[in-house]
Amino acid sequence: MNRMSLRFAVLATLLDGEFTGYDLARQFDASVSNFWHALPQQIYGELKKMEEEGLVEARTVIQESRPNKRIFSLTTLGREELGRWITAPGRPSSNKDELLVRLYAAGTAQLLLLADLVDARKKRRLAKLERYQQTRARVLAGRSEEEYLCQAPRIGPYLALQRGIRFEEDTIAWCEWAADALRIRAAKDAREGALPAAGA
Amino acid sequence: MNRMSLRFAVLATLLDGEFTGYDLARQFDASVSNFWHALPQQIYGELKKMEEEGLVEARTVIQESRPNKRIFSLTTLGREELGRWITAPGRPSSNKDELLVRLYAAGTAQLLLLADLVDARKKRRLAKLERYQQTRARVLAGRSEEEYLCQAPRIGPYLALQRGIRFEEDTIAWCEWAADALRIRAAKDAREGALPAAGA
DNA sequence: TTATCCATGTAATCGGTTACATGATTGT
DNA sequence: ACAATCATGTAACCGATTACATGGATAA
Repeated sequence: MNRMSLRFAVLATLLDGEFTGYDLARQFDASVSNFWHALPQQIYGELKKMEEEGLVEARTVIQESRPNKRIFSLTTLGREELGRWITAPGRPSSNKDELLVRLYAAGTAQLLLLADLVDARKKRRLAKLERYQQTRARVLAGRSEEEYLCQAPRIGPYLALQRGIRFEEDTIAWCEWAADALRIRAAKDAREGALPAAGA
Repeated sequence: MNRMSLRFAVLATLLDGEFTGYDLARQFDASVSNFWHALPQQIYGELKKMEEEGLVEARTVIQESRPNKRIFSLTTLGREELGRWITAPGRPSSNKDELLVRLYAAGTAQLLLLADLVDARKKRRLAKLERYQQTRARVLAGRSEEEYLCQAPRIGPYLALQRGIRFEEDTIAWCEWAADALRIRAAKDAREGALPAAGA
């Protein structure tokens, strides 16, 4: 059949507890933003489908000063479906990165602006890295990594988090290197005259 | 307006020369696979639209023992459009990684199978890394990185390539670490009995 | 007073994948 | 004999984003 990976990202998140559609979208940002993302609209739709298929179930919580909630949790069927998917064959994922397209196509005139875009990415990645490191400290709770990997009931979330941390670190290092290279080259081009064929 | 990034990935690739739709899809695999990918069908469609809008133009080459080709190249308008887009504001790209979802959701019973999936990723990444390193050696052509960054008419492709190399290296290192962790933990769980609550 | 948060959804559209179709040529 | 390569497309579908809609509660 098809991909439908959002479905399994939702089921995986529901391993950690009960959530409303609204909360799931925010939970994605908190714990799973490393490798998945979805808007509430999409999640509501997927939850509806999965409820019809019996993979999740909802209990309604009536609130006074707030809109009512529907809190979803996994059913046994949902757990089984997730378990089967985990080890099912999957095809390579393709990276798409708009900034690298821009970089690839950039000419002399745009080097400094590109350096700024690279800086902006670095800032965003730094913020993410800090959040991941806080999460790491929280889940380790004083234990060493080795201890944690022996004791924790599920080590997957930690392994995935570590992937995110490494990725952000590496991205930040590349950003610094690339921004430098862009500025050095832009300075050199400026020194030697704006027009390519107008040498001294 | 909209994203339409495929459009700009195509225009960026056409900076390097003329291509048929078929060749563009393969060129994506060769030089741009680091940060973009598309199937021929999609490229044909995009080329058609861009031709109508005057961003690219085609000359037809009649062949005997092969189907005829339409070879596309950039127009001045296409170059301008690309130039404008390069420094236009763009929003953060979201990573989606199915393998990490699987990992996140994995229970004790699946650890060894997950380790195999991680190994499989490592193999694929190693193959990509080797291809990128060959490309790197080819574009450097004996020069040092520093020399190249001063001399090359466009440094963007090298900066983007370097991002790919770092990414693959880092991914491979993580794969090795994660596969180890999975196998160590799986061995420990096996030693202490398959049933969680069946301790000695 | 304006904006943001909670909480839910519908509708339109777009971007990407899969399936289907053609047909000669070259390699295993 | 069979598969892959070259070369082009169409049609159906699915997944994801954007826009729109509601409406009270709290924070700036």
